[in-house]
Amino acid sequence: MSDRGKPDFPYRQHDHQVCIEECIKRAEAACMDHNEHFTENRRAVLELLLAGHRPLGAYEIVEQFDWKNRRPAPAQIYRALAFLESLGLIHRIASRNAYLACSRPGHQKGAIFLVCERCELVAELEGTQMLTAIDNLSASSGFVAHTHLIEVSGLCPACSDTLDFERAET
Amino acid sequence: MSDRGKPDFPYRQHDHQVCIEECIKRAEAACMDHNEHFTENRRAVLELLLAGHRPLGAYEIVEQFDWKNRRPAPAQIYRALAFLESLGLIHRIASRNAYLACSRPGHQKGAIFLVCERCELVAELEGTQMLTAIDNLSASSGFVAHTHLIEVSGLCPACSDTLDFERAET
DNA sequence: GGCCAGAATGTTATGTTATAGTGTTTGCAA
DNA sequence: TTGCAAACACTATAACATAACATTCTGGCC
Repeated sequence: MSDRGKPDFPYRQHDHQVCIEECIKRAEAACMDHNEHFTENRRAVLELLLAGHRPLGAYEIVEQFDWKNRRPAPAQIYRALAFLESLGLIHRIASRNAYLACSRPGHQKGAIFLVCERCELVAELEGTQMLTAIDNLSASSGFVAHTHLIEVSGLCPACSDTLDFERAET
Repeated sequence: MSDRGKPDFPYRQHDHQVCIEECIKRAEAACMDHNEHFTENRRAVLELLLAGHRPLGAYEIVEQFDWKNRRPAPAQIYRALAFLESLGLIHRIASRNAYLACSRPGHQKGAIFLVCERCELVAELEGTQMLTAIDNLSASSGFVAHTHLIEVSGLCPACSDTLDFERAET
């Protein structure tokens, strides 16, 4: 499979174990900074989200949750999600009603999400410039922007290649 | 109240009755173009959405629906919503799980939504340039973009003024 | 008119996502 | 050790969305 035109899609050639460990460390640090506890529940939810760069619905988390053989109620999960989101450790993917571990710890603001329609992988791009442009556009209408949501649906390089290949076969 | 810095926020000084009529006409034309029927149910749902530039949840529509004293089931409303959306006559506001009549008939692609957190008014801005920029950014990662979602939460000029005023008072 | 086919609607049930409310446990500090 | 606040457990329910199937309506054709 050729790599033409796909110079730097996130997660290619990355060591996911390292990626996970860094995110956990970052989470611990963030909790310290905010004088909050990185409890086992919160850790467990974050770890499930970190398993892949794929957003999970809250009820998927409930199902996969098996810490000490307990199956928590949804409310529990939502609390952990709200907490993690408030610290910028995870993001909500509104177009999917699902949650994603932040893969750019420390740059949680100003992200653009590329959501693959086929494999569900989500890449998080730096989008500060884009957000500034949007803020300017809003401001020119007198609108005071607080939060932004930018999600792009489409095909990631791998899936795009696969589909091209399948089409070529027929 | 001053108008400084709010030169052209959508809906200021617009004749909403005309606005509604144009949208309905546009809807009729769109149905003709696609060989579809602009049935009474579809019309009723669209009219409810057109009542204000404010997104309605599907169940709000159910509650407000009172055509011939009937109260339709949700499925009915969702069918009409899906139909209207397929023709670009309405938009889904993902961050609110709500639906909004398109206020730019004929330019239904490439919109940016400014959602007021206080009064819930939603303005729809032309964002084609922004989308092109986002497509380019995605493409540089090898991602093939299909659909976009850009929503900005904040305060519309009127609410921003009101809050400033309230703060000044205390 | 009478019939047919497809579109649209009516209806019931259920699936999915999210939060409210209340009481209990836990960790920590005075 | 007592008292407080944070986190957790649990129950219920709200809010959003779709599946599945029956019925009715509509327009075209004989």
